[in-house]
Amino acid sequence: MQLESLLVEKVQEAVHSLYETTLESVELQPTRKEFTGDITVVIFPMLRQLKGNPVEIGNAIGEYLSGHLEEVSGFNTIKGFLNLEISDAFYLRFFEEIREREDYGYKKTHSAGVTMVEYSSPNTNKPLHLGHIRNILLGYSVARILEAAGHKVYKTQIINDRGIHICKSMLAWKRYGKGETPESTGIKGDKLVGNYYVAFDRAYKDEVLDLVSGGMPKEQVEREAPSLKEAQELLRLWEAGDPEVVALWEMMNGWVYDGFEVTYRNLGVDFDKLYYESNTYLLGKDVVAEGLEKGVFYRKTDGSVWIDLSDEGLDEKIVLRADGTAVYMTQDIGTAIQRVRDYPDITGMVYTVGNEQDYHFKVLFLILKKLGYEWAEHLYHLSYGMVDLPSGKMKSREGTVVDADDLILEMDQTAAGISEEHGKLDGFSEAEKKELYHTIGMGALKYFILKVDPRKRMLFNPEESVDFQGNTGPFIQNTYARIQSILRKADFDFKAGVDPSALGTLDPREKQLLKDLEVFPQVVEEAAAQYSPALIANYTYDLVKDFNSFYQQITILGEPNIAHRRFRVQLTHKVGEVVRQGTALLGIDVPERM
RNA sequence: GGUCGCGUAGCUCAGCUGGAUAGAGCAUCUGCCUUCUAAGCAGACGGUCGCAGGUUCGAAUCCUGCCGCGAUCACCA
Repeated sequence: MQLESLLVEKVQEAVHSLYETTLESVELQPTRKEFTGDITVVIFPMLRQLKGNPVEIGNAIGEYLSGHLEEVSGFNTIKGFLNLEISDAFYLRFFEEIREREDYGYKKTHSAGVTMVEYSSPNTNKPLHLGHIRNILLGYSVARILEAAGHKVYKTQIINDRGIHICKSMLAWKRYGKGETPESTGIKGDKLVGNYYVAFDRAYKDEVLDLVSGGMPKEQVEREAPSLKEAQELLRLWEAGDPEVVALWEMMNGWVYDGFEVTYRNLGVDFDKLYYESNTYLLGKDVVAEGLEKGVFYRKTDGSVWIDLSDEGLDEKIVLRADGTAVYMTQDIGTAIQRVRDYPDITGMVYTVGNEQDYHFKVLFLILKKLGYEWAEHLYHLSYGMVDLPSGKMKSREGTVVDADDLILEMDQTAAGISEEHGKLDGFSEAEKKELYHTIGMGALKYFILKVDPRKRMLFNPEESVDFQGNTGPFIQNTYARIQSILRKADFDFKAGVDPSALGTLDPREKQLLKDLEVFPQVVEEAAAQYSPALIANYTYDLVKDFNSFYQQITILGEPNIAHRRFRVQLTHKVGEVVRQGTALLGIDVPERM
């Protein structure tokens, strides 16, 4: 911020003229609300270099600043804190500067780099659940935040469409399906395939029970149950390219994609490029060969290939099996490189994956660095904690997962119920109401999940659903709708400026809002640097809360002074814009009326 | 056992590179709707920031040790 650097410079100047030294650093912070002032200079750290009483030093510097800077209109020193009051003129000038910029806080240029953001990346044997929702919302939001901070962004996911899990569903469909399809049953494709997966699991467990009671050792049974053998045989046939198996696989995966697409659309997210494991699982082997030549990897006597990361405090890790087949790591190495081949402008990537894979990504990134790729310096694992239910962990085997579609529906219904109670939707058609309920329901869900630090495991209570009061998405949406309502009534020309001299002094609440607006670009930058939607969420909430306080206690339309009335309406307008942008960074829509 | 993460009000969560009396919301209580959206506002109540040391003028924040919870340490993905 310009003001900050100016203040630092002037503090140094003051210290130089008063004490004839240069400070190692000058610490500034926003003044707490309980004290008068806007920006605080912390005197304590100076005591190392300047001998004396902190209050006296503070006063001396304050005296100098208010004498030499028109921006500083007053000061007070409490203990070791020099509180500077910044003149209204400065804030008004700042406001004048940003007033007409609708994209204030956003960078348009792609100067910050080109980043591929991966999120969702589901298996194709089960529907999406609450854990995926956290992943999807985080990834999508971070993609938007990065864009706002000046990145060019490609959104992607890698779909795990191959492997034993989908073969299990295929087997169950062959056995019990009787030719059922999503069309014939009316069941969403991903749900249908998920049902067969469950059916397989049930049959498999029954077999295990039978055989164990027949006297076979449990471990052997679990490996050799007929159902499992048969599924493995399907996988073998698939890998061999058996036309019939491949056709079945394609058909069932197609059902799943159609189902996923519905869920993504309901969540309001999308992707620029899809990757499928069936295409990428063989990638990476040639890279391993290259790495072997370079000496990054080494071969063990059994023929398997490894990397030794003990220098980095990690273990050795296998990258290729003795039989030459790829492991998970091989594939991820290959996929990363493939992505840069597809999009040569990429300078970095973000992987949105649960924290149980922290170790995997640590290793992956190290390997890519050792292989010498430039973009490997800008890889980030957006790691997030599990979503817990009041009953404990979500376990798909125990049926305690919260299904994504069910949850979305439930949110919409809750929003509808509460909205009906408030009954302010005169003039809305049924279709408009339905859309609004969805906007509000998703606002509640998205905000609830994104306001929490990604690293932390979080608790989600579906019974209580999500609150609509206080620190919530609908609260923010409602404030935005109220702002629009005010503006509709106000009917001012926003382009017209305001003569500061006609305003008198700013009300403390007006000043607070101006301060909030002032830090918005910094918040966006920081959120991008930390890949943290939570930062944006909490900023937006604070802004909205400050606005509500302002709004409740100040008559905007009835203010007698025309200049002041116009200023307040303009301020309201700007706050509305920034709220809309803040929520947009979270993937949350805001309604004009609600 | 090794490694990583987390532990803040009854509950759910904020707390920026160390700074002033640790903040919101929910829940409980008190006020505020003839006026533009009360899904709101103002206030009360509620904390040994897991425990113990250390660094510092100053620690929820940094360091060490312990306790608790979780993840991970697969030729699974």
